[in-house]
Amino acid sequence: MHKRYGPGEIEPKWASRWEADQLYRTSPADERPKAYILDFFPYPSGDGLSVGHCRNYVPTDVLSRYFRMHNFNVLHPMGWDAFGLPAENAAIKQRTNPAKLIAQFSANYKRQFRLIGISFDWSREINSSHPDYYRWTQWIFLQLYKSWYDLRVQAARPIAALEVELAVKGTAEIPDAEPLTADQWITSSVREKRELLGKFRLAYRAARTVNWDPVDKTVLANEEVRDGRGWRSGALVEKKELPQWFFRITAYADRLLADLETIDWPEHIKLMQRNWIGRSEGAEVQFQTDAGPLTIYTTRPDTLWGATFMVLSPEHPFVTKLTTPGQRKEVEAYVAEAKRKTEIQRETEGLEKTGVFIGAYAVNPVNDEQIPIWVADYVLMEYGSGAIMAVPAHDQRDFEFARRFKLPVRVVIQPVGKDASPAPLDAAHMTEAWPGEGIMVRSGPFDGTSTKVAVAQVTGWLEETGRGKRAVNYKLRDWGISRQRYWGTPIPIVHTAEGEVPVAEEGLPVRLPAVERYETTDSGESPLANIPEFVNVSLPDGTKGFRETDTMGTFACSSWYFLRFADPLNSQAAFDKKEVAYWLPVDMYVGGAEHAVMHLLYARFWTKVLYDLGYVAFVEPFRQLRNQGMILSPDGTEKMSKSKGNVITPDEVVVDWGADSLRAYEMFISDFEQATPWNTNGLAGTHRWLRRVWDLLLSRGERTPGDEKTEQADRNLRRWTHKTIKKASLDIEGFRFNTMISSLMEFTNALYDSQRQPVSDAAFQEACDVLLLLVAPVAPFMAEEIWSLLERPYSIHQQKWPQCDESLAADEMITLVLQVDGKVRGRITMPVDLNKAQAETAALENEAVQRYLDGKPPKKIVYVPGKLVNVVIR
RNA sequence: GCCCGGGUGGCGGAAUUGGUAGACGCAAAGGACUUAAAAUCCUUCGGAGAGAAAUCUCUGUACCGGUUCGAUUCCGGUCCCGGGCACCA
Repeated sequence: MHKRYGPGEIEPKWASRWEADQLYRTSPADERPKAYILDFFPYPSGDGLSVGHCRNYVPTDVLSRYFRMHNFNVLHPMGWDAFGLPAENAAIKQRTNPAKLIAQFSANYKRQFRLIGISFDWSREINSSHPDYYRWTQWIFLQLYKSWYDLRVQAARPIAALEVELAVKGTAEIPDAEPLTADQWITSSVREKRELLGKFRLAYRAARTVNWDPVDKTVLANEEVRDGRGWRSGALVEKKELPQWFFRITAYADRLLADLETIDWPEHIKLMQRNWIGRSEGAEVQFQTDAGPLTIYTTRPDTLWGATFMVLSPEHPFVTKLTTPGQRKEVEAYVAEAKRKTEIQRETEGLEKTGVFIGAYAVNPVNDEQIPIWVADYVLMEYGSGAIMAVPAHDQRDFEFARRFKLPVRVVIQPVGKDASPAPLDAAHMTEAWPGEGIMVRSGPFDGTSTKVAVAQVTGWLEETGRGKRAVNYKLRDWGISRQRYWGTPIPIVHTAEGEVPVAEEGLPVRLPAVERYETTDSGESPLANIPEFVNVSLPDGTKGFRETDTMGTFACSSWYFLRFADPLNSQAAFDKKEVAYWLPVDMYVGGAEHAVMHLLYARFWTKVLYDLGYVAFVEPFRQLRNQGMILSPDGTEKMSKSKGNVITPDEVVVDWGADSLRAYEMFISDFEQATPWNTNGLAGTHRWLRRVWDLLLSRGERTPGDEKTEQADRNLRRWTHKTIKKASLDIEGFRFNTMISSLMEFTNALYDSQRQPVSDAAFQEACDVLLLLVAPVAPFMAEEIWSLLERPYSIHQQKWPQCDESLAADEMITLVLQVDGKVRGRITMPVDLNKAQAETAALENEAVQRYLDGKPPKKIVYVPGKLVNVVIR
């Protein structure tokens, strides 16, 4: 009798052996096809991994093992997104250094990964808080700093090329640039030149109203603010005016949008990115005022005739310019109040519209009508031009405002045609009782059939007559990266009397100094500002300066780590171009949907910049993306979280059931992308299955062998075998891990059945070998142990994945379903190659079908080849 | 409010182009083995009804309606759950 399945004994043994042999070490670029399978860069925390985290690590590991068995060169690495607030805050609390905590936390993660048999190549481990890594994060920052986006070629170019052009032609040929002649450029001071170039650089510093997190005492990117709260601290975000570093991601808005079409990502993630980028097409139109032309942006130029007032955002420069003396007091009070309000206050006040008339008027360019100008906080300075024409009949917000302040409402009838009538949306508005009323019919030239046509026609007319021009707007804002914290990548910039100067590439890394205290000052300065040795520097030419003391947010680190994995030990460059050309793009990228608009957008942006600058040859970093569903608490009502005390760790599951059972259960629990509750009972099922596989494979020879008369049974078993190979392969590649496990379970059951009805040794041995190889990626420890007990040459994880022989997998017989009026009335077994006539005859001859026919001829017979016959009587 | 997902037995979930609903597993019940228990193995397992029985009938995929020979799948409407966005002109 063979020994009993004991995961506790075999798992640590093989983990050590694999580690000692470096079994999963990845080779450098070679002739083989490659597969780069990557999990999202984790943030190591003191809590360690939960069974929820394992939901993505197990399937990517199975996929990696599967590709290795197909002789792919597989890159499956792991590293630590180590900078950032959690470690820093924990370090402040524990009065220790965050680097020490990261070392401790990541060691624990590594132990857990080893425990559950994840086949990472640890020789490529990277740590984003190590100078060997952040040196290159700083290097990429400098590449952005030294580049600008040339709209004429739709690509980033060296800033040096811009300097040459400015000296020759000024900004004459540069789209959307402020006018500047070559002479003006040449005669500018060094400082002025630097400031001017800052308006072009892809990395630039600018004073902005920023999201200030009063708990973490740092600035947050828009993407890091959820419901007006910091995404980590949960604190209400305040507005603050500070000079900040930004990356000009908005320059890439169009490409970020367009290239979504080329990648295999979940549709909802692409949609979230599209919405976040928020491209809209419309027109800019000028309204005359006493302070000059006031530009507004609208997506509905066809409703210009319905504008009854204008609204400026409180920050708009025209507010001070145009406000009449009589209104000044009221307007100033309103603007001051608006400035003070935080996002969340505005939200809690509801969407009740507020605003003040500024006493001035603007002239509508389409009909020369004078309409009043108001200031209101529902118009945002950051979007469009910060000013709108209000068309209450065709815009819900304008309508609410008009009602509140008793302003006139005027409907624009859709283009005049045979049936002039308001569009459906407008009809709904018209049922309201109007405070003012009027219908203005657009005339003559704008006849058409739809809003869409009218918009296009009116826009064309505005351009021809010089009243306005076509314009595109985005919701996307530039990416703010400044953090007033210690634990991040230092920004490699020195401030001098003559403006900012980048640190020379040879001078990298700018190292984080050792500090004792990590608290930030309430004034918003980084603790680095308190370290004179760090702050005060002399440049090579002797100039004195101060280092930039803000550090980069961690999304900078994670925007290029997938490139570093291709060549993680390189000390001469961020990465070797050849290695990156071989390994990238990532073939399969797996992680949570919460990064849909943060990391996943930033990483795409950096990749495009590096492409423009010639460092990489691809424009999208992640060819395929999959999001795992969340593992919920056992009762299915809440997420697993430390604060709720419902976290289940892989450690406790491994003690009870073994790592292989955990792995199989993680795969089996439900569809990969679906959220599902954890059920500890379910582990009994996968554990029982693995034990059945163990017993089956190790008790070979304890069965009754077949003889020559077992041909049919052999064929049936071989069909099972080859169908299972096919199904398991397709399921793994299609991320259907749950049905992959169930088909292996079915195959196991079939093998037990065939132990009872004799089959030949050859067919049985083949089936057993196939089962073992198919199980290997799922249960690597058990498979290796069985392989070794069967005295096969180490290691099973270097064997070839079995091949499906289609001719053996093909069915001989099929079940033909017999329906009468669409209801199943019988099933018969027929040869697989039956034709329509044979199927119909068989159906009509069937006893059950005849009972329903009752001697009458059928009205119609539907035959679905190889599946069913439906006899229609009604 | 708008935009995405999702709703299938007691539970987790299958059903790959409109074609056998409930694969696989858990739990439960009954039985075998055992001094006993555990483990293991066998059987049953959506609901209702008929039959001595093999079996048969009706019904059933959140709800209402439609298209179709045939709908978990497609269309229209409603409800519930989860996620995202939220004055973006």
